[in-house]
Amino acid sequence: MRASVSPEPLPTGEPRWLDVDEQKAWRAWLYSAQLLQDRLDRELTRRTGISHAYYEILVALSETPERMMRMSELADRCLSSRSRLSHAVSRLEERGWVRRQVCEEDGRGQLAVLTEEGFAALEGAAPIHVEGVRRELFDQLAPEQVAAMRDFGETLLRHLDPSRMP
Amino acid sequence: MRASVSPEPLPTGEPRWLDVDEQKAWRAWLYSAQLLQDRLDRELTRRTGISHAYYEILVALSETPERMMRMSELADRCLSSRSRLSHAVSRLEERGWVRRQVCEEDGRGQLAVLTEEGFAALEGAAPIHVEGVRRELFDQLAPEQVAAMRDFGETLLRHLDPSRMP
DNA sequence: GCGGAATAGTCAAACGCTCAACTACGCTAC
DNA sequence: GTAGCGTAGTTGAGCGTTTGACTATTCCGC
Repeated sequence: MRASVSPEPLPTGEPRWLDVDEQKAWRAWLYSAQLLQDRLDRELTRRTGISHAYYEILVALSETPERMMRMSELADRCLSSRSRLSHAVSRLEERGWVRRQVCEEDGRGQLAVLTEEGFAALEGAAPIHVEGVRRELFDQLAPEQVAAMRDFGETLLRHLDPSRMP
Repeated sequence: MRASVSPEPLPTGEPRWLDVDEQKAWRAWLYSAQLLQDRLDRELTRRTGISHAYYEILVALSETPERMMRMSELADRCLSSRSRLSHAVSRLEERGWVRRQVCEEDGRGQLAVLTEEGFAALEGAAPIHVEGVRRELFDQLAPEQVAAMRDFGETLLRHLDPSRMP
């Protein structure tokens, strides 16, 4: 548990409880999301030694022209706190997949740079990951469901983090 | 990282890479799912001191006639490993919200029992949680999107864990 | 230029989860 | 009745994440 109880008042008025259909929709979505992420993460970790969180870091770096990115930008891109990313990059550094480099333009900044070994590790993991996503997700859905999934995700993203949506 | 690399061969043949639309659908869903769960969990934890994982345990117990459940059943219900649940119940016990009780019918078994204090804690947290789910999720979606979300969740659930779907 | 606020990143301690080993009990067959 | 196996649950070590404090650098107004 991460925090003590705040003194904020409860919401005023009667809570807007979920009705039976809303309950079912919420639970189906929540459980399927957790199961899917868990299954993909476990398969990737087991077969490649790279957790999904670390995979995302490697992908983000690889998609950049110079295969390097500022720590903060990388943290945002990976939905990670700065502290978490800092720890993660330290561990990736130990594996020789990433190295740190001071930022020229800003003396406070650090660049995380993907090494050749890191890129090779990513190349090895990518087929495993994409096959998992296909098998567990896309192969299970009709095209309309894929469209609905995207619409759902983008709608939510516009609300939760507009900066991430063009 | 949780495991060493297995000797399994890579998938045979060219990986079925995602096309641009599939990429967008996948990323939109993944990021929105992570942001939503993270935001709800943080708000709940900050304002009530109960993480979403612990909240689920309390809910599961409260929905049972006697407010008690076998450890394994509770673990399944909460998508938790037995070890994780055992640790969690120990911490909930320290707070006085749950107590353990040996199972009459099966001497190996333990029952997790929700205490009055635990029930009260849940009653305090539930309005916070439901307001969060409304505000961040249902208020953002049109009725068709809610229907699609449910359809999506149930379709995936049938694949990932059929036993959870009637 | 200079002092104060803001930003970038790191670090240590506390906490929760995973993994694998372990205890204890039940079930079945002999 | 007891050996062997399967099931229920717990435990401890190791790892990753969170939190908050900390250092270093830059930005801004004067």
